[in-house]
Amino acid sequence: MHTSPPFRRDRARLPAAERRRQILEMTTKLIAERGFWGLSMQDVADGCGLTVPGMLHHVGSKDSLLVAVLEYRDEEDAKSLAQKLGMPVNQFWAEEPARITLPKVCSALVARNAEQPEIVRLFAVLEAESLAPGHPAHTYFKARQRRTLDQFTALAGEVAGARELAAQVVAMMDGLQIQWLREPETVDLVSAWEAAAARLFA
Amino acid sequence: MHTSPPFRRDRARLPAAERRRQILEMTTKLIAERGFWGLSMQDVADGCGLTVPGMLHHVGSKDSLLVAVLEYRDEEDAKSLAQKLGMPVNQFWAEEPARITLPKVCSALVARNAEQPEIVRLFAVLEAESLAPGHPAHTYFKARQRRTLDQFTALAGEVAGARELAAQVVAMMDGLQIQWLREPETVDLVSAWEAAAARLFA
DNA sequence: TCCACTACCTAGTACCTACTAGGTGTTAAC
DNA sequence: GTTAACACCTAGTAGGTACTAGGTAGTGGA
Repeated sequence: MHTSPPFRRDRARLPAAERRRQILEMTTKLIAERGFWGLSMQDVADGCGLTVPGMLHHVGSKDSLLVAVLEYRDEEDAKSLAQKLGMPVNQFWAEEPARITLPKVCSALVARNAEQPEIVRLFAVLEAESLAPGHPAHTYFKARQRRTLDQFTALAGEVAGARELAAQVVAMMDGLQIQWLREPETVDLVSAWEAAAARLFA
Repeated sequence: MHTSPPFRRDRARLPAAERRRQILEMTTKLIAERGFWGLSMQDVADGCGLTVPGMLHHVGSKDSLLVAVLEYRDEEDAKSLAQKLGMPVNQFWAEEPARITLPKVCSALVARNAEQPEIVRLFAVLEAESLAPGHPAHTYFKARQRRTLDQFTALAGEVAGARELAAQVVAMMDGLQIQWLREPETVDLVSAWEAAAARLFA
């Protein structure tokens, strides 16, 4: 008997770019829930209405999928941040001092993050997971931390202890985000940050 | 010809308490590397020189193993902290105001944490992973965050904005710990904290 | 010395894991 | 209309997952 439907004609056949984007969005959501170690290709494929090999056709492997997600997020975030600050991408880090200040960048960043808890969670989970040397995003996050600290230090200006301040600012943002994600009804990220900024930049 | 050695006589046969302790230590280490979702009972068993069922005999299931690890760590840490502050366990949170201050408790906590990067990483990873509602430690960490905030708020004294300060202190500690774990050679946790404390408690 | 207890075992279940090989049918350029 | 590229498929591999049922041998007390 075994009436096997050999092909599913009802499936939407998307152009590669679009399908890839869908896969990246889906993966973002799933990693935010389960981390990279808990991510299953099956779940990603199901979420996109594909089979696993059908999806692997677009991303190659689990590791390269992770890298793709991180790059994709960085691009999106850079775009959004540049727009929020009203300047072209990849220019505001290199501005002459005081044209744009650390507090302003932080406010823009926090405002952006407050809009996308899913993505903040993705980074929170991966940031912790990737502390282990064997993690596929280990070097990515190490580089990212360095870059962020450098950029923030530059923005802090010529003050003594600029790097120290930068580190504290980064730490505070990360920490408050965790508290916010754990109790979104109780904690308001933006106002929690404003209060913290007032103390940090006093 | 299938010469099955029916039993391994060379294995150390440990008393339950001791074996359980060994399992908890091993699990701590593995979760710190891979998270709970990435933890495999096989690896835990291997690390203890047991078979998987042999180990399940002591802990029941994966979920209950996680709970056991968290409870075990909390106990150990409470003991150590009490000792560092020179008072019996579970008393310093209930002290009359000003007998013991928030900065002092923080310094003791940071000093303790600086000694055990593995455990700090365990908590960092689980703290992020457990943000997802389905995670077996989700409610545990929610309760823990509340408890910590309450305790810190009480320690902060009668100041206006005590809770705000408490939240910022917790956030800063968490954030600095991540930076430290990512670059242990570059970042010194204790001095990074002292610098941050100077600004926070100014 | 016997016996209950206990620490740990083997064997097996039912299922999930990422990934590959080698297709099939659809689409778009020529 | 033909053909090449493309999106996606089925089937299979080799291995891992947590967990259970039902044992066996070492151990401490009577």
